[in-house]
Amino acid sequence: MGNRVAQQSPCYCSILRKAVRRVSTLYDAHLRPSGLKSTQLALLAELRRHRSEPPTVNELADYLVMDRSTLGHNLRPLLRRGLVALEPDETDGRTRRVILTVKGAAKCTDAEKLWRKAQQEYESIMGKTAAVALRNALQKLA
Amino acid sequence: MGNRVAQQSPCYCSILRKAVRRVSTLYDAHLRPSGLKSTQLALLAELRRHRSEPPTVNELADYLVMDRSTLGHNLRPLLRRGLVALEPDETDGRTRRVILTVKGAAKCTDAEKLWRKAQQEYESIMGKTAAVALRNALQKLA
DNA sequence: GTACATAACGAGCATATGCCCGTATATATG
DNA sequence: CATATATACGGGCATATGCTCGTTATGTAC
Repeated sequence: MGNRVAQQSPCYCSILRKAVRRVSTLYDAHLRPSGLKSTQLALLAELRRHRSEPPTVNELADYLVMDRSTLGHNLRPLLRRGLVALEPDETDGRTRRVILTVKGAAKCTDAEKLWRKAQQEYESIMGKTAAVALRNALQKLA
Repeated sequence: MGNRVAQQSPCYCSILRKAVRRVSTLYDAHLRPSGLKSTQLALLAELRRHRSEPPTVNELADYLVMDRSTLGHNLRPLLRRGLVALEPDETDGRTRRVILTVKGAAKCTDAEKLWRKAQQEYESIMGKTAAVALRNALQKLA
């Protein structure tokens, strides 16, 4: 039959990157009033999820499937704005623990209202069933 | 039952970003000997796909689901290395067409050998069926 | 033809991402 | 204790990503 429609790239990686560009733009547009990017909100939310025991830089990077140095870079703007803080570990002098400040927690709660709208728009585009199925597939990857 | 395992973030965007970080790292590691990043190979491959009629910056950005200014940035290193070139359009003085140079085409062919190994490793991790299914789902997004 | 709107870029800014290397601290080994 | 090894992290470099604004070139209305 020679289905010529499938002219697109078979590269798994490039498709994934295209998708993330599109979806990030959608989320970032919704989040704009909060002054947070999607990556930053994800970081703050991850910190809140572990607020009972603040993670080290290494641990947080693992949670976020992110390079350690990348996390270091991403923390800097949040440190400047006082949304997170670094405090030295009590026993290990090499280790720093990443803290979600009160201001950061408030910002996180704020931004979540906008995030919810982004989630809804995403679901309305993908369809809820397909959206959840895709998320599950990606979770295995990450 | 209160399945407490699903403690993970329900954010579609953050999962996508985690996945792209992981997969990009895999591909970039394979591509390293070529001196190309995954984004750069995708760009060159897209140009080769349209080599019969070189696209404008705008068109190429659309193909790649990429912001116009982002594409401009990404072109610069490739221009410096002589892998692509910009030539003015014949009729519209504002427009520049992006050309894949001979050197760029050769580099693209070279890098594709490495890319194939990355594809194989990805498939061996995901399983071929799941990999193709995921790719199809993402294609709808992009 | 002049003035206005439109379209295609480029420049500048900020963040995101990851590699490599260096430094500081901790731990194991003798 | 001294040395070697391992770990945690920061700094520097390069690319990736997208927004905003300004510039230039087209096209259109009058």
